[in-house]
Amino acid sequence: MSSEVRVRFAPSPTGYLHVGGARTALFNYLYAKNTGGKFILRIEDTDRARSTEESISAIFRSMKWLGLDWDEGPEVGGAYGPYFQTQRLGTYDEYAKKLLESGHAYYCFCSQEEIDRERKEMEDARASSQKYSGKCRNISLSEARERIAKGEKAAIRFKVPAKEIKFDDIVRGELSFDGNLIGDMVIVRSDGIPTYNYAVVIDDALMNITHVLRGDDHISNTPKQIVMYEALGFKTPRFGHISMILGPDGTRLSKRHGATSVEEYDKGGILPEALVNYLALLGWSPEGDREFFTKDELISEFSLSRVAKSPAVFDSTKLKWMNGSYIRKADDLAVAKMCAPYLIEAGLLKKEELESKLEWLAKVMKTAKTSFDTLVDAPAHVNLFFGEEYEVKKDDAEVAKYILDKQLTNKVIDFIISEIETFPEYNLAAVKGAIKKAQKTLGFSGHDVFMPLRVSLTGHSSGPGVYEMFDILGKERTIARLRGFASKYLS
RNA sequence: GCCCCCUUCGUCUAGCGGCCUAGGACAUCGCCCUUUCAAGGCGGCGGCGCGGGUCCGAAUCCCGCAGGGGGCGCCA
Repeated sequence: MSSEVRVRFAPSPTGYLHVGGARTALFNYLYAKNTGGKFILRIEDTDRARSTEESISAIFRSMKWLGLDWDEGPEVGGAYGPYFQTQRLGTYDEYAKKLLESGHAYYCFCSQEEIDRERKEMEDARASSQKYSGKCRNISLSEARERIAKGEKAAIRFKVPAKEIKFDDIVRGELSFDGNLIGDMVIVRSDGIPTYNYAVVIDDALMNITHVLRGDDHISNTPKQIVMYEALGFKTPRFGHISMILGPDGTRLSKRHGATSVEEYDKGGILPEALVNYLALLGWSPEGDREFFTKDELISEFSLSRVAKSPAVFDSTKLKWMNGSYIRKADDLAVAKMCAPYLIEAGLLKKEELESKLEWLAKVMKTAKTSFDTLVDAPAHVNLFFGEEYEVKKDDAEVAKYILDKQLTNKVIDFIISEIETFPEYNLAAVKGAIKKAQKTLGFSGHDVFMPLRVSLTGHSSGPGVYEMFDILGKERTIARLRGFASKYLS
């Protein structure tokens, strides 16, 4: 028996991978890798009505995108499979039988309607606890079997012992619950499908899971699970409950707060490295003030003792900032490559010409990458480098306002153009020189001329440096654009 | 209604009895750099939920209260 750490992430495929789930998966992953243990993926698909194939593949996709590769689980296999709960039904039956025979569980013949009515009554009566009454507890196993043989439907309930249930939570310390307040829970539905609380115990035990790290919405499930481990004679794992991720209004993060799925962040131009880095810092903190970590650094720095107890609000502004920082730090060619799909989609670039233009694109990114934080924003910030002619990308009242404000006229543009042409060589100095002279003679600064130009070209008052744009564009195209601009707005 | 968890700047957090006049980051504001815009550099604003204890000494320990969150399913 080795002391190897074995942790798992066990999503139910009823939707996409949520950032909250992603963080739970990440913490499990980091802990496993930090300790040299195994990270296991298991799919909890016992809710047949809501589980879908599409969700399963979306979860796999997101996990891989984030770089959270699992050591055991679907696709990769392992010694403790299968890793889909619906493929383990026989095992659950087997242990349910044991529980029934050892008297830890019993058949329950209450109908859904009866239970609903009971619950309603307890609510009305303001009962201290709204647990199941235990009505079927005393039906003997043999009697129950007879009734089932006659065609009656029955669920199986676990008999929760009336005692104090304690455990030492890795992140919260000693926690205790009163078994008297926990109703006997259904472990196998009348259709034979096990419920979550039961299936997890069987799977975690049989898969030799040593540490269960999950969201703190599971805290109150833990005592229920512990009594089952005990009844079954399994060794209980250590539990660690990570706090929730909240929306800006302080309630549990959900769709109405905006993007919550990992996939949406991928589509929104967030880099997986940035998301992982950001998520790691949500509820965990390293020693010292450092904030940027590669995955390997996270692995070596990670420690459960530095996981926070309190919930955290998901701050998409900080995520974006961090993402922008990753973009700025990446080398120009890498940025060109990661932006390429977005540029193609925006129609700025053709797929076929990417290869030949990559180097040029890197040059564009050198100047442009400081102005956008997400990849989807890239096209809007570099569109002014594309196309031969002057082309208004966004007709904006702002442009006219700038022109009016500065009393910009054709004369100024003509002056600048002729200055550029008189320079023996076209380069950045030529453009700067022309502007300088325009300011001296006509009183127009770079800001006066370039702000309306920039806005007309990009629709933004912020963006890549216009001087640098001219540098990349070359003389002919620079002049063409200045002329185009003048004829559109200054005639 | 009952049970459980949580509580440091607007947000993420450091802090584990004296190093705290509470540190860092995002956001925000100002300045610098730049004859543009970003980025970058520097600086400002801003916080220990409240009330009792314990102690020479409390953000740190204990007890109440308040607020927030989660759970009480034949959902996971």
